[in-house]
Amino acid sequence: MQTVFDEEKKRIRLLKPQAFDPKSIFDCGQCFRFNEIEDGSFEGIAKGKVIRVSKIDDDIVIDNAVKEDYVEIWHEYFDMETDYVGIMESFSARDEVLKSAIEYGNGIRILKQDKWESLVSFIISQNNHIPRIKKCIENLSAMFGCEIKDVPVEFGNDGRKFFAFPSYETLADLTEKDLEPIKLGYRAGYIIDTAKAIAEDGGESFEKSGTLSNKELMEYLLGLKGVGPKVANCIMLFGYGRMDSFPIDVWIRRVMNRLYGIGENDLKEMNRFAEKTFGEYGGIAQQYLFYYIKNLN
DNA sequence: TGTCAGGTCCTCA
DNA sequence: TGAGGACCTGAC
Repeated sequence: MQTVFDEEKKRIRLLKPQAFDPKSIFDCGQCFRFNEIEDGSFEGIAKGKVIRVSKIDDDIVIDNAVKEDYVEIWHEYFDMETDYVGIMESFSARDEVLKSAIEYGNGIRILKQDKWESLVSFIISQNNHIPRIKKCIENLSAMFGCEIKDVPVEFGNDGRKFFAFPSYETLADLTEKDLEPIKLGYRAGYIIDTAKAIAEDGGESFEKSGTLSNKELMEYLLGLKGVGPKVANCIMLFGYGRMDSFPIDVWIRRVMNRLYGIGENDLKEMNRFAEKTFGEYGGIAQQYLFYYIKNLN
């Protein structure tokens, strides 16, 4: 794939990348800070930067980004080194359900997101609606994150400003009362507790957690307040890039039950089935199945 | 007004 | 060890 950089316009053009569809990527529920705008592009914040991602013909255009950003951030963020076409072909060859899901959601990629932001975002996501999750994260950033100034005037033409996600140091100094205006409900306590636990040793354990084995990392995350198996799997997949993680939420339960005939409460069998059928890329399969069943309803 | 939403925590048997 | 209720909030 060729990449063209226009440093003056701060525009990057990926020429005909395979398996890259912004709508599938940003609408499949893996990230909460990108929103579709009138022309079908997606505008959002990641890694402290504001970008706009558009599909023009078969190319992908990233606005407000220069070559240095692409090399240091966006190439990894959009997981450009993974062979999604090969993985999809392999999935389609061995599983008919997944084949249909892939045909439906062609172009999903697993975003390599910040692990702290993923941790808090998925704590907020529990027992919650996506629009409300987005609102909570937006409000949390607006109240306690730094404003991002380097944004073109045509961005946020609804008048909104852009804020980076607040650090754990910042949130560790807050109380539940400070978070009341954000309406996080009982999740506010989880977030404060988790931020304090991470900040306790200056963030050292958390920063090193990326080197842990899957089993160790799961245990570490489950030790944080407000993190159960589903949230831990989401964080491992989206924040740590552990592609074999397979988060089982109510939608995946429905898929497993309706399309694979597994008992809706038989989580053990679902995990066993996912490991056997989807293997090292279980997380990618999960995203296709999630997007498929959610839009099938 | 009641139910539900991409769960987790806590209690109790 | 696992089942079941409580939990914030807001859209429908």
